[in-house]
Amino acid sequence: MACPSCPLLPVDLSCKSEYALLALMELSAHYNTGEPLQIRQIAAKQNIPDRYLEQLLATLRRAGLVRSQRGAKGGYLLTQEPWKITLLDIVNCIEGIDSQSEPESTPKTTESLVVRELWQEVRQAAEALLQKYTLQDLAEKRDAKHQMDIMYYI
Amino acid sequence: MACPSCPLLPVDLSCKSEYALLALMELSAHYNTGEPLQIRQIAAKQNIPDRYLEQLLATLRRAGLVRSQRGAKGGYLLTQEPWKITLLDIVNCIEGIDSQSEPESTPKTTESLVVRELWQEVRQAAEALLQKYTLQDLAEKRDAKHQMDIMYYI
DNA sequence: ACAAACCCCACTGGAGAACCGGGGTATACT
DNA sequence: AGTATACCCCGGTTCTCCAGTGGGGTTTGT
Repeated sequence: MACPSCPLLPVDLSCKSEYALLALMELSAHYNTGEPLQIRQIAAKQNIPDRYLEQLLATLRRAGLVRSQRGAKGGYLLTQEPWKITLLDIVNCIEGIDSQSEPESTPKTTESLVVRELWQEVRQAAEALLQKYTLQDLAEKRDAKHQMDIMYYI
Repeated sequence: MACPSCPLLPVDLSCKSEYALLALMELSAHYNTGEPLQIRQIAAKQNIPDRYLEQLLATLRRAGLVRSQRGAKGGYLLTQEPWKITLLDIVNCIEGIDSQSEPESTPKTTESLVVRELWQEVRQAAEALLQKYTLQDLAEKRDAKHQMDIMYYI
């Protein structure tokens, strides 16, 4: 029968997406310098396996979220300002938004349609949240956390 | 390194969950009769592979959402009224809410904590929706759809 | 007794996640 | 020009889970 609904809802926010977000947060932090950041540096700071991160950055590059500079002194840069990149952009890109809604030969029951609509509603609620936040917002939350740490230290 | 975040967010509403919801909708429809429904009948109506459905119903039984009657004239029944069973109950049960929040040796960066909190927020938004709806609500939506079909037919 | 139903265990095939490794290519610096 | 530094691409590996199948055992109504 082949899973009838899977293509519709890949709403699993996995390790891959987390790595991507962490990497892009690093790039955000360096955005104003205009200098590229290397995979190694990002991987080291966020302790991500570098060879794996390479693949994720390649995906982000193909989607146009980052651009790369080859050769010595190369690395990665954001293509847009941090407040223009939503988390939904990132997750959709990395989680591979295939969304092939084929009619599918199986004759849908009324019940399955009802369930699908419910599924859609849930997914949209999640996506709405992800679309509200940008890399900038994440950076601000991080800074707030850092301030908290300093307060505790004193 | 082993995926650090995966255990925390299995928010993928897969085929399994859909099958479970469809089966429970059938049981809801028969709830007032007090008679058990057989796997075969449910599977036929919702065209679900029956041997697979068996496993899902076993999981639901172990979680106490349905009870089973063995032997001839046996089958499955809901243990509670349809309006007392939320969709979150079902999805959590079927999607295996392991949620082992292990401290994990990897020293978390501030950034990863920020991302985790964001993840939590998204998951809670989804769960809030699923908790709002009960099997009763799904049944009502289905009935509304049936009414629509009749209207179109005329 | 017998058949109808559930019960349990195990297995397969495929997909995807999370990696690792090797060799190629562009670029900066000397 | 040459070399080290980075990205680039392609492949393989291990693991887990999903979706589905199969076989044999147990309970129960007639």
